[in-house]
Amino acid sequence: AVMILRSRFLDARRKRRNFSKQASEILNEYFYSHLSNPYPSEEAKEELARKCAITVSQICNWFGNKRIRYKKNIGKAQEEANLYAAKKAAGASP
Amino acid sequence: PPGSLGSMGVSVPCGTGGNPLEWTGQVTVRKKRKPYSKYQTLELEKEFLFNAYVSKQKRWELARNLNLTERQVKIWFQNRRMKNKKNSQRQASQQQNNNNSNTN
DNA sequence: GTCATTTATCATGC
DNA sequence: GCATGATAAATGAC
Repeated sequence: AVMILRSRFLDARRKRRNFSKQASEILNEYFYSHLSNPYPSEEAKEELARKCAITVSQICNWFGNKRIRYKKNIGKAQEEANLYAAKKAAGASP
Repeated sequence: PPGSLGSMGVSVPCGTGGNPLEWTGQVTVRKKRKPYSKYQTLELEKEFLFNAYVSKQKRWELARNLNLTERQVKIWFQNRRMKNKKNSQRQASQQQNNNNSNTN
């Protein structure tokens, strides 16, 4: 009579929702503009959480998944990196 | 046993400098994550209900009965306590939201 | 001991 | 059918 089938309710994986387009944009911009050290501080996490309208834990999940999945795709296409690198350059030098 | 907890502050493993993409390097060879069986998890959860902190004696028994190492049992309880804390904080936040929406 | 992580796995969205 | 967010083992810093 323990953990009574947690596989049914009480598991956030069951009710997973994709983040909004704006949130993903903000997170990716931060990630690729801090590619040399994509480990946001606690303060940065809270600000990102506020701007993306999600929790700090979700910020941690996103960066954790992003780092490992970026690492696994090094050497492959990775056009997403070029996309945000170009976007950053466009904003910096008009 | 968890009584003393002053100002926290734990840094990240491998806080390397500004070298480009140095963080992508593997730090250590780590054992592959292997999910525990339903029975193993259930027995660990039952013991966790009694006490979140397991004694050395109990840890040894659990390790032997569940065919796990004492290190695995120790780490399981550590992770389980973190999960508990996270859930408590989540519920506290939701309660706060309910109170705010009622008064406003 | 806590706790931010890494990694594989899970469950879902589409 | 993979992309994606959340969780479960495992490590390391302190």
